[in-house]
Amino acid sequence: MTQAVDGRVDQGTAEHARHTKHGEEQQEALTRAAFDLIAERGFEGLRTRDVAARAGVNIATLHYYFPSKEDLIQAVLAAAVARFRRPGSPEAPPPAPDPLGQLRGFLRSRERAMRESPDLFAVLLELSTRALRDEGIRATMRRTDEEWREHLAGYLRAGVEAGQLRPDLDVQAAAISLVALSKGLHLQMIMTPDELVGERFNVEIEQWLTGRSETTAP
Amino acid sequence: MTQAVDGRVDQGTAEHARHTKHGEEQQEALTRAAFDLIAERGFEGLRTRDVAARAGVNIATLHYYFPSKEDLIQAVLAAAVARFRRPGSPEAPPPAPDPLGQLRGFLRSRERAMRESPDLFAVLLELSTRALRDEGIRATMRRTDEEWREHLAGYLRAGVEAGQLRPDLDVQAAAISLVALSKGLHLQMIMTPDELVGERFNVEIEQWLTGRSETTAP
Amino acid sequence: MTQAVDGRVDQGTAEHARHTKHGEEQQEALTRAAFDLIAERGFEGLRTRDVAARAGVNIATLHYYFPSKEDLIQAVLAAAVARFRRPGSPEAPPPAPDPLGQLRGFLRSRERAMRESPDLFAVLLELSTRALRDEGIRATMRRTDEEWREHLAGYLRAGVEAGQLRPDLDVQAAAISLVALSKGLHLQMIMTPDELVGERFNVEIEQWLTGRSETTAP
Amino acid sequence: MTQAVDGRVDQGTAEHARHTKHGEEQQEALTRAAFDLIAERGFEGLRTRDVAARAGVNIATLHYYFPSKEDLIQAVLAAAVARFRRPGSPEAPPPAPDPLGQLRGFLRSRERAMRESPDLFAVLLELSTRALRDEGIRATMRRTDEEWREHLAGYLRAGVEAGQLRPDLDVQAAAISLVALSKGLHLQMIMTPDELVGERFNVEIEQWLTGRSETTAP
DNA sequence: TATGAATGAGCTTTCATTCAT
DNA sequence: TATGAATGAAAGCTCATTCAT
Repeated sequence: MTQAVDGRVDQGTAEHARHTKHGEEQQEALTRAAFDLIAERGFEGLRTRDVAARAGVNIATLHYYFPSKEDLIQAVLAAAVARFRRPGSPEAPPPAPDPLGQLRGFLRSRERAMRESPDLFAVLLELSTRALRDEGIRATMRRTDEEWREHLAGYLRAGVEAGQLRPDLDVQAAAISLVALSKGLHLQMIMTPDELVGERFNVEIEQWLTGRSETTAP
Repeated sequence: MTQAVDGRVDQGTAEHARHTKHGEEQQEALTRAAFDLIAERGFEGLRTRDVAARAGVNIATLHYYFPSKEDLIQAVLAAAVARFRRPGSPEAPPPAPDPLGQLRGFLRSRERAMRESPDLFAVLLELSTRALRDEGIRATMRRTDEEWREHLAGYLRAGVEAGQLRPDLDVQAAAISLVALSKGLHLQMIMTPDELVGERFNVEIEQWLTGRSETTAP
Repeated sequence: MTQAVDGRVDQGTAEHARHTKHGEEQQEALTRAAFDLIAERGFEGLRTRDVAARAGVNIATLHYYFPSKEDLIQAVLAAAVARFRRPGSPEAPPPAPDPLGQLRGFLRSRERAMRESPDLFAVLLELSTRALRDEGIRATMRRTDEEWREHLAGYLRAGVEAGQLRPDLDVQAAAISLVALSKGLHLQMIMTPDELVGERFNVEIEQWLTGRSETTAP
Repeated sequence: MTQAVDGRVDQGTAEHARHTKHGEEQQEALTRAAFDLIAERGFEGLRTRDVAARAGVNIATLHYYFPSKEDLIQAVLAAAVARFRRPGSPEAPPPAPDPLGQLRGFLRSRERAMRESPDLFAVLLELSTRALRDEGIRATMRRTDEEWREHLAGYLRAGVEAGQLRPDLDVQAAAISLVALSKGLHLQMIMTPDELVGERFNVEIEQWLTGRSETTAP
């Protein structure tokens, strides 16, 4: 498992054997196949043979690109967190003109992402569970969490400064809460996929953040 | 696997081969051993041989009580959700004199539970992940979710009626949000166990639910 | 396995633990259950647990009456060969007034038995196959073979003496051939159950034994 | 298991994983090892581990070539029936100048084959017994039976036309009888291997088929 | 760069048998 | 006489990994 001392995972996956264009494509195809199979069957049901078969290559070829199963999983981890980072991707938060609008868009976009990319969230949940026991995964995911938090904290701070949000808002606590809330909603969506409609939450969340009900706008 | 047609799992654990008091104890010992091993290594690393060894019995004895690994997992599921239901258990919601007090105690007690019983929450997270692909687990956990939600909704409704909470509070949305928030905090606690101190969240949550900041007394 | 030095199997099965009426009934029920299961699934699929279950007793009870699986099989062997010996049973050859009539009835009755008691013949085939490697079974079945041969040789000798059969008939060879023929027809009946109608064989066999075609009777 | 809809088994043995010459040899070595072990211990005593060990390969290698034990058994079945089909093999019917000579050679060659290749006949008996419960095996063996019958019927028809055999001979019935007789003699040979000397049968069979005793020349 | 073949170690499950009660 | 509980020893099968080509 290629893993640096600080717990950060080498984002480019295995450094060896990635010199030609074709090789890179093979690696991507394998990572995608692994991603899909984790989404379908979880880590519990992930078999390197199935990954190779889905990518259309021999099992030995998989091990040529990813010396061990762990290396393959690291590549999936990197691919999964990258999808959150890529601006403009369906999972990234949408642009908005003002802080409150950005916050309004936040949960809305998260809920849409959960519905449109259930595979990504399934894989992230699998990774979160594995993070319980894998320091490498934990470190990588922690960074993603922090980025989200900082992102939201930026909105929140701007909203407070612009007078759109409560002046006594604990920005850090609110940012953490919002990330937690969106994660928790995913877990609940697994159990009751039809029951959860996001709009009502947004009303309540705005009430909380602004200190006044939405309808009582000036 | 004893499972009714509506997908609900027989809450009383497997009925198979539990004729004597001794047999019941063995079954419990095996369930506990499986629980511990899931907490330690996840479903991915759960081996029936290890469960038997930890319970101090032969592997064939395990299969005498639990015909298949799945049956054992069902028993663990039942045992895990039961811990939330048993009143007075460290994981059950604490009693409180008034609605606001109960709500104040909610996240506080959840956070404490997460810190004091990390195993239970680890197992629940494993089960949640498995619920992605297992309708039986999904159904059982959905019921637990619903109980929590109804519980909280009761507090919230009482709080609104007593004038302790905002009159325009969307009780259902708030109940769902609180459950989601507590679940999401667990996921974040996995990544950053030391950073999350609950008290700040409680201040914000009360602000949200009451419509006024705690410190700003009239 | 209770087995005498000369290879003969103790016909009464295990001598121990058979003192009361009830005990004998249990033993018979278990033997019958084993017989039925061998007919259904063969020795390859015979499980003592299934035998006990079908007889409605605990597996430990089976071992009380039959200390080992081999002992149970010996009991089934004894029961199977007994059915051929019991006069008047559907598997025993029918009485007839004269030698030729007796011979005429022979294959006819064998064919009927194969159709009416497929289980018995299935078990006998299983036993024949096991006889390849089990001297005890071989010895017991050899005795049954010899009885049939002697039986038929008696008919044949009487037929020759009465002038009904060819005077130069090799009685021993004919007796052996008839037994072989009936066994071989069973094997063929397994493959093509509908194709084999016995009457045409009888015509040919009489031609052979009498030296003249049936239709050319004086 | 490669098996067509009509129940016939793919005669060319398992198609799975036989890409190189070496692979083909391994497959044959495994099939031979399985054949030998079935002859020695029967299906009841057939263990994949033992087959692999006898072929000198790892158990996983066996499963590389034969995904399941059933597939291996299918290969043994195909190999066994092939030995009767290969002209010139010790088990194939011998060539002869005239119909009567061919018939004379038939049982003689069968008896010799039974004595020289007891393993082959043991395996065929095991397969016949399994055919009781396995439609695939039944279908394959039925075809072998039919080939023998047609073979013999050809001889018989030619013999009748050449005036060597009785003109009123029921050719079909006689062909079936001869196959049955040879099968039955094998079963008897299991019980009494020394007693059965074939020549006497042949005298009787010629008497039957020709309508005159061999010694009684016109 | 890619693969067919091979394997050590291990997995869940089975089974005949035993024994205390 | 009968049984619930327990087990040693497999059995069929799987899986990540290796290696010669």
